[in-house]
Order: sequence, then structure tokens, then C-alpha cells
Amino acid sequence: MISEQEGNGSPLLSDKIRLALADEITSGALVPGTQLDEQQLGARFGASRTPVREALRQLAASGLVEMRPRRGAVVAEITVARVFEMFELTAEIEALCVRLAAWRMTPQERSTLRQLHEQSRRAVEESDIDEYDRLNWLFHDAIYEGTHNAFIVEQAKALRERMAAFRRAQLREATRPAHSRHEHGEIVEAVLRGDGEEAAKLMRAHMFHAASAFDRSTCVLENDHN
Amino acid sequence: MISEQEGNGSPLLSDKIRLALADEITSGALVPGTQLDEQQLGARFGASRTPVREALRQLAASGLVEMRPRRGAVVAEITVARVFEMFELTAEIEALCVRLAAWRMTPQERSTLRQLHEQSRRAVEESDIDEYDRLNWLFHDAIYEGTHNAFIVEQAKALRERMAAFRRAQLREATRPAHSRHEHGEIVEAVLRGDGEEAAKLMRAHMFHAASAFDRSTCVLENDHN
DNA sequence: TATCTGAATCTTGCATACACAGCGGCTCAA
DNA sequence: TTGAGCCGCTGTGTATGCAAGATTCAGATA
Repeated sequence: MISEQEGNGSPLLSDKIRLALADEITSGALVPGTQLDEQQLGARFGASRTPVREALRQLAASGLVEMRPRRGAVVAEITVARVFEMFELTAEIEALCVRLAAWRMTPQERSTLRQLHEQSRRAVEESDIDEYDRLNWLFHDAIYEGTHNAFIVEQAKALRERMAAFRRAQLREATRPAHSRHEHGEIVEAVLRGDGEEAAKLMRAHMFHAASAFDRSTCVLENDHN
Repeated sequence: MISEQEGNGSPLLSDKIRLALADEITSGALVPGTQLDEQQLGARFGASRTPVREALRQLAASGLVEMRPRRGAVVAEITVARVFEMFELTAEIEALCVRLAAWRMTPQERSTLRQLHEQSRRAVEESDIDEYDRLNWLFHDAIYEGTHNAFIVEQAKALRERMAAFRRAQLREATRPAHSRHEHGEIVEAVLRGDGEEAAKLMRAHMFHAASAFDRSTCVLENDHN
């Protein structure tokens, strides 16, 4: 949604600031509720208030900060309850995608999906978490694309992007990648059979397990603010 | 997503400009591809470039305009195909909401939903399209809230807001409100039974019929631009 | 002592000014 | 005549200044 610049070489200050702030917020360096003072941020980034303002507006659109007119911006309060609500929608969207994909994917797309799944075997065996993470994203991407609906693809990716911060820790659990891959395997089978409803059900379960892993993992959000 | 201010009395210029531009774009007064010159718009609204820029950024976030760095903003090209893709996701989201709502609504919420449905009878009988439209929105709102998931409520409302432009014409068809209400009735029954899957199926059909009505109605988008 | 009031201060919202990136037209040469 | 390179213009990106709303804190009053 937010103009994720392709590799074009225009180093817009507002973009740099936006990315830096987004990183600090999602990594937890900036705790929820923190007041984001424009000129203070401008000083930190060696810029004037103008690009800072642009950055804050865009972050507000993506939900990372909250803006109250004439009262400035604060890092959005994200409670554990809210993260689970976000997880629920993510799971449902993923389920919806795989249901459509199971019905609509071309033979070639199905083949690609299976290949992606095969490739992940090595990453699991070698406990290469980063590689598994990469393949995991590609796997879900392939399913999004399988819907043959560009708008759904966009929205799904935007939602996943927004969730990225909270899913980071989730694969650190030693046994999670193996479980995850097993679940992927069942999903692939359902997709190859063209059984959309079953694939959706499996995907929902898959996402639920991922959320549980998140729940058990060290959690950035230790207390409810609301 | 975009800060829909509650009735607070601070009339930010950028908000006024954003709303005005959004209206002109969705109504078709500004055709896709139109260059949006900042100082020209500023002159039109009696404002400087600053609030215009803010408005354009926010419109870009909601997908109505497209921004290319250092090349300004243009009204986003929206093809008929894309509108149907958006309709599909909307239908699926509505279906998802009603499925969850059928399982989670409190007795009181179910009662409210039925009452809303009853109220709409008069609007249909009197062919009061505006009133039916209003009750229609409240009906869908009640279903969103029935998910008991604030994040889903937000996202669903944001999506509906984005679709509003294309759904405007859809109820003008003389027979559509009656059909719409009949479909609502079936959905209400399924919800009251707690049959989420059936409610979802009915909702998908309901949205599909709405999309068809849109298709038949005079369409802002008469040709494919891509 | 607690609460209300109002003025000082801070921060945002907006206007204006300036610098540089695209682009369009022009000239000039092949 | 056509293509390449140069130059000026338009318009965006950024900086800064000003005014008004919001916050805060001191002082007065109950």
C-alpha cells in the first residue's frame, strides 16, 4: 500500500525516515505510547520537520502510529489481544487465498508450489531458519498469486507486512519449522487435489499453530495496555 | 485506516481537501490518469501546497491516487477488472464476518440484527432508497461487530469505504432493494440458527448479486484502460 | 488542601522560499 | 531529415517562519 519503492535511486528523506521509524517501532525500540515529536525527530535524522511529517502520516496509514489532530503522533498501542485479532484475520485471509488458489491455480503454478515445498526440506533438515523463513514467504506468496486476483494479492501482502514484526520470533522454536513444513505438506496435497475447502481448513489450523508458537515465544508485548 | 475523525471540531484543511478530492475521484469528475498538480490544487482550494501534499499522500495510501517520486500524483487507473477483484475480496470478507458473527454474536446482538432487518421493510415498501442504503450499512456494521474482533471490524469498514464509490449506483435498480432485503432475511435466519457456514454462503451470493447489479448499472468505468 | 482559572510555552498546521530533478524544446551535426 | 546533446522551465522535495490550538503550571479562591 505504502509506496514501497522499487530499486529506484531516489533517496527521499521522508522514505528513509519512514523506514527507520517503522523498524524502530516493530523492533520494540520505540515502545507504544511514545510521543513522536516532529522537530525532535527531525533533529535526530538531520532533517527538517517536513519530511518527518510525511513519514508520520504514512506510518499512521499503515497503523504503526496514531495521529491525533493538533496533538501529534504517538506509537500505536498494540495489546496482546489486538495482535491475536490481527492473527485471526491473517489466518482467515490465508485460508481464503488457499481456497481460491486450490480452485484456480494453473498446472504450472501447482507444480511450482510443490517444488517450493520440496526445497524447504533441506532448510528444515539443516535447521537453516533464515532459509526456511524465506521459502515460507515464497510459499505463501505462491498461494496469494494462485488466487489470480491482484487486489487480494496486494491486500494479503500488506497484511503480512504489518504482521511481520510479531511473527519474527515464532520460528525460533526449535520444533516449529518441522511442524510448519508438515502442515505445508498437507496443504499442498489438498491444493493439488483441488480441494479448496480442505486446504482452507488446514491453512487455518496452520496459522493457528503459528499463533500458538508466537504465544509461547518470548513476547515483545508483555502486558496489556488497555 | 485513514484517520476518519469523529465529530471533533478541528477542520483540518488537509482533511477537507482529502475528502473533496476523494469525492471527485470516486464520482468520476476526475478521470483516471489525470495529473494532480499540487500548486494548482492549492489554488483551487485556496490553500498552499502543504495541506494538498498531505491529502495526496493519504489518498495514495488508500489507493485512489498513485504517486511517483518526483513526478507527482495521478488519479489511479481503475479498470473494470480491478473493481471486480475488489468486489470479490469484499464478498469474501463479508462472508468471513458473517460466519464468525453467526458463532459469536450475543443474544442481544442477534436481536438487534433482526430488528434492523425488520426496520428495512418499510424502506423497501416505500422505495426509500436512501433510507434502505442507511439501514443496509447498519446491517453490515452489525455483522462486522458481531465478529467481536475490532481489527476485522476496522479492516472491513476500510474496505467498504474504498468500495463505496462503486456501490453507489447499484441500488438504483428498481428491483434491487427488494431482492437485497430478501437475501438479508435468509442471512439473518442463518445467523439466528448459528449456522455460520450457511450464512457465509448466503452472504457470498448476496454480494455476488450486488456486483451483478453494479455490472448492469450505468458504470463510471466504461472502458478498460489497461 | 483541592479545584478552577488563565497565562506562558510548546507543538502542530499552514504558508512561503529555495534547490534540484525531470521533461520538453532547441540547436547543431551527420 | 533525423538523432544526440544542451538549456531552460516546470514542479516536486525540503527548509523555515508564523499563527493558532493544546498542555502545563502557577496562582487565586472556596
